[in-house]
Amino acid sequence: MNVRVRYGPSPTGEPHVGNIRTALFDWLLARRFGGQFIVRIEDTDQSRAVEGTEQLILDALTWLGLDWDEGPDIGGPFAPYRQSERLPMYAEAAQRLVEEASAYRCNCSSERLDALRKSQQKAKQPPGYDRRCRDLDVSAQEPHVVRLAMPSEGDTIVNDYLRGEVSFQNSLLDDHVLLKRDGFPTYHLASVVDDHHMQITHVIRGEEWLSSAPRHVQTYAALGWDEPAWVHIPIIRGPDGAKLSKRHGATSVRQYADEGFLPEALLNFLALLGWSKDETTTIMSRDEITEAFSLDGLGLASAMFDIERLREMNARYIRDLDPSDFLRRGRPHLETRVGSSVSDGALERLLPIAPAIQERVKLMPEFADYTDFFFTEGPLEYDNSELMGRAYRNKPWAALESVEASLKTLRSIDETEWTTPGLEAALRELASERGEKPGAVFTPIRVAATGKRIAPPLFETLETLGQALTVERLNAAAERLARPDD
RNA sequence: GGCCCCAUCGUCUAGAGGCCUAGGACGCCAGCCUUUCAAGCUGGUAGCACGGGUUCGAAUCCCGUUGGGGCCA
Repeated sequence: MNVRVRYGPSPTGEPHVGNIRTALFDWLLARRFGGQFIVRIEDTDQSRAVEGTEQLILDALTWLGLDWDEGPDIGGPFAPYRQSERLPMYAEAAQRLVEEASAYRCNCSSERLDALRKSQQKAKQPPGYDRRCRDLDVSAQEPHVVRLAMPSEGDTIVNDYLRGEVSFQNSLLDDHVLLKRDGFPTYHLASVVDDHHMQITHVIRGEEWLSSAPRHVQTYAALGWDEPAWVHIPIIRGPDGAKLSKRHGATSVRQYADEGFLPEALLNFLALLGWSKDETTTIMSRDEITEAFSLDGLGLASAMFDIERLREMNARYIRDLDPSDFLRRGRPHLETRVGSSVSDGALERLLPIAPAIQERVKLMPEFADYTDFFFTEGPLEYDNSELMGRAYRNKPWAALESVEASLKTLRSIDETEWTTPGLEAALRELASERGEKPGAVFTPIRVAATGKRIAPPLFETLETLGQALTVERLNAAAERLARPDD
């Protein structure tokens, strides 16, 4: 199967997840069938363009690992890949249509169009241009737009790849604008011209375009070109059921990256929104998805963006990360927290405890929560009540006694025994000697050593922390407990 | 409002007439494990929107209703 697909973002803002999911399906189809994935910047609406967004869009694709074969930055056989640089091609197509009487110039003022719309509204008529200029032969000299002369009777059939034939009554479709007054094309013209010239085989786009698809079909017909396959994929819905948009909060890809979602997790999640491989598989690498992907696996019902499911999938991906890879990815978050750079060597020391941390981190920034105390200099911040835990609640003297006993034990441990099993054996023995539940003894140690109630497993933590620092921090805790007014 | 699309557990979905007493995953609930928090394990909860057809047989096909969504305004 010959496949050439394009992703046509408008540089009007950061790409959001719904939008990028379309790019993903494009990319998957291209990669699955050895075709080309093309990025084409659709910047014909100058007023809405936002400086710098084009790069943001490319960055988002790169972050997700979606590489392109042709695009604005790398060019390609059908360059340029920015619509604003292809204006002559649209003008030429429009010109030809006018010459062939498939389109016509229209000089109706916006006032007239407004009045028309209002009267149609009042008369409960379907809104739309009344074709006044269709037989008027407006001069090319005066300001005008170019409209497509749509058939006024019969039906236009859109052959949608997923839905089959969808039919639209021509009487309900007005003569839409192809070329604006400023000579810029509308989406309707530009996408058709470009898709044709760039030899696009499959137009994959959101279902919101289905209603305007008959216009595109008619444009292809007027131009005498073969249509691509139309693939209208279901929209992604927000928690309220409506189409996902900025209103729903963090929807830009960048934001998900910043919040600590892994690109492979987001990719996996997005792929499963509207597509599935079989009845059981949910965790799939990019390669596995590519290998299994086909348009026939796409569903028709719109899916809700369930952030909880994404979070769970992200946690799963974090757990499955190679520990050293995990540390590497966590490092920037740790550095932000401690405010200084963390050396390779220092990071290396965390390797033994990394898997335990991976089990706990749901979003990458939490990495700092489980590691910052290894890098804190000076006293840790915590409340004495946390030190006492549930077992010694409101009993600082009892907590102090426990901490002192622990200190004695920890001090006495031989350097070679300062290992997870060695520490566990010693501290468990201490607890049983004192006739206490292990948790009662361990809690003050944990808080003293890490400054937190929630921390990685105790013995691994102490091993990583080292005997000297552990003892120092327990000493500090004992001192605090000795001063209950603290 | 008009046109168009869609409809299986709360969510993502499997299901292309008998394999379905509807499968999986997330969530949720309970239990186990347990040094906090997690993770893990076991069990459980929950769905074919409704009504008509077609058929020996329908989640699966057809029609209608309802609901949701999209586009245009």
